[in-house]
Amino acid sequence: MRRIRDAAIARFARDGFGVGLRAIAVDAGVTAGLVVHHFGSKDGLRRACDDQMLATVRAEKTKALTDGTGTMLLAQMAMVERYAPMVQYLLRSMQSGGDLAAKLTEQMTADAEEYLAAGEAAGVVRPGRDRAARARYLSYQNTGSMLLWFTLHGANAEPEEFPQLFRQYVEDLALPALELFTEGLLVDRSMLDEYLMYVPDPPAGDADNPAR
Amino acid sequence: MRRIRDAAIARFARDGFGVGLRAIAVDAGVTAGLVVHHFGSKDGLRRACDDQMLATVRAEKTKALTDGTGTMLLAQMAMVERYAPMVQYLLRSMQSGGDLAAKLTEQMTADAEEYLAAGEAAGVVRPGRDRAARARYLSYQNTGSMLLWFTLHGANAEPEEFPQLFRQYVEDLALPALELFTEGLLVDRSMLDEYLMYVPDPPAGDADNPAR
DNA sequence: GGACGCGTTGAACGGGTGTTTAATCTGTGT
DNA sequence: ACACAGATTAAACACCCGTTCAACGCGTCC
Repeated sequence: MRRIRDAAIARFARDGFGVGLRAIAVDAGVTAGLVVHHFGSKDGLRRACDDQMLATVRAEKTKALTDGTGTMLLAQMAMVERYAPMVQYLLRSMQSGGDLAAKLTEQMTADAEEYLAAGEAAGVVRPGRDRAARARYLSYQNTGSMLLWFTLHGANAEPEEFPQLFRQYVEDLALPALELFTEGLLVDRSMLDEYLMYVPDPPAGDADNPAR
Repeated sequence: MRRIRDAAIARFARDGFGVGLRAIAVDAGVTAGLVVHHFGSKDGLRRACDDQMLATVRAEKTKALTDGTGTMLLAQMAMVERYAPMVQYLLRSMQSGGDLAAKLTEQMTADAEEYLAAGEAAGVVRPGRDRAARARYLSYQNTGSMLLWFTLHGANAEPEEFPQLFRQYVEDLALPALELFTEGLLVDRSMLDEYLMYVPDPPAGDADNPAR
């Protein structure tokens, strides 16, 4: 049963969730009928895989540094070749957009907000006008960028070259990201000030949209 | 023939590229056989749709302002309800990652670089150390963020509520983005300087990786 | 020792897919 | 009026899908 689930994770990661039950069954050395007998349906199997991945991520997160956007966490995990299939699975999940993807981005946003708060308290992060919005922005930008990269260049990659590709991705982005974070992009504040003139200060009392 | 192609674009946009030929045929008021007779295969139909979208985008781009990341262009197009299905189609394309998606991101990156150069020349954009890398970073971040948002919250939306959702997305991101662009995120330069100490200056003579 | 339960199989089912084929309809030129 | 070409259709084909079902092997317990 665990072997079936692990084979499913590997297959889903490699070929996406459209892959057939029989292919998974062959990988696990069993029959398609047995798979659905154990997991009820293909969706049940997917749910079991999702649960396992969520548990793994949660466990691994406590062991590793994270910048709240998930990039560092996933990057570190992808470096360790053992975890590469899991990272691929997570990106496939983002690609198809199910419950797991929603939970992950939600959690990344929450983590980002936490890290922003810690950074502000430590005096290394410049406080913003709406921390929640900023956290959402950062996690969406970073996760989405990773997702797009994966869809365009990583989805068809062989599992053994995946860590190398991921490393390249992170390295390519390091300089522009650091530059933007420390120096900004614009020379003067006119655009921001104009925006602030026309829009009421953002965190205006309404603190109700947990996950849009 | 044009009616078939337009129906296919609408269906693809609404339900993704996994939708059956027969559904498209019914929408167009014809038979599945006729579709493949005209376009050779489902893939041929998809290619015809992609070509049409690429032409439309190229045509529309000359008429509208763009920030080089595509966000503004797509946002404006989504506002005009007439174009909402096209925007959905483009996002579906990004989601599945074919030739069109690659071409679009490539073009967005090129546009971004152009706009960065213009901004630097006009004195509103702070020059960076590697303009190409910066352009790639910005276009991937913005496009990817949009893609993730669409996958999580917009893919199942009804076409008539899509423009409103898109508007909300853009508004939610405006403040954190402007803040980051004008003020940066970090208080001091230590992180950037440390990075620059360990990595040779990036545009070190090698100007050969057109689209990674 | 027989009955039960569980893991497991292979074949079948029903449905959906893209594509093919033969026939029909329709219009147009000669 | 006839023939030819293109549009169009309905049916069939071959395949893959997820799921169901009846049977079998095998250990355990009473």
